[in-house]
Amino acid sequence: MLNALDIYNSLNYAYGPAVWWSDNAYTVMVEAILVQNTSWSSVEKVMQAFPKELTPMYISSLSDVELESLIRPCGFAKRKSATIIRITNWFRQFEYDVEKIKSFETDELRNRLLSIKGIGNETSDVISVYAFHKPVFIVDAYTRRFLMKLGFNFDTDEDIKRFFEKDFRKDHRLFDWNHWLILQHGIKHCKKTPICHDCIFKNKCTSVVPIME
DNA sequence: AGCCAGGGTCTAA
DNA sequence: TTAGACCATGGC
Repeated sequence: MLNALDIYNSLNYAYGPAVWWSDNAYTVMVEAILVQNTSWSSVEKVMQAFPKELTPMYISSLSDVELESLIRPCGFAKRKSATIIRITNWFRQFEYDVEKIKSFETDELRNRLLSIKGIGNETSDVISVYAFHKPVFIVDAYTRRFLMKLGFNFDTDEDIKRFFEKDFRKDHRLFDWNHWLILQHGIKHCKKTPICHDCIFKNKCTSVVPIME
């Protein structure tokens, strides 16, 4: 059976090098919320309607209705706008100082993010990695499907996280890249279809049978 | 036409 | 504590 580093190396060889998300922590936070159960193309459309350099001050200057209207293409506009406002207020508690937030321990930051309504497991982890450079493995729908197709049978997302975090050195870039690589692979090969098109894991990938979610 | 998209909350048992 | 309904919009 493949181990975590085998998987990473295979993906990196096939799809690397990974692309950095954004070096603007606030942009990452907003996009992480917008992309919930939504395609990236919709997120890009919304981001283009925002100023090039997105700031908490700009978002705060909008009325609820204006923000909802701007993000409508991403769906769930009422909830997502409320969540964006909540995380903006949360960010203001730290004077918009990324370094202050980075100084939290990984679990502490995770709990603080999860306490914001509208931020769940995945969004919390995405923000931890891409905005605040914490070494956290991100589990999303693609990751679950991908691992299932490779023949793994994890009970919980926590088991998946442990599987990778055990073998990865605590460098946020590894987690960042790995997540991006799995996504690239997933877009090509691990959609919700029973058929797996010829992929780099050929003989290890068992996904010619229907996928149980 | 109908399914799917890098989810999260709430509720019922 | 876990499964399922529900949420909105756009793309194919």
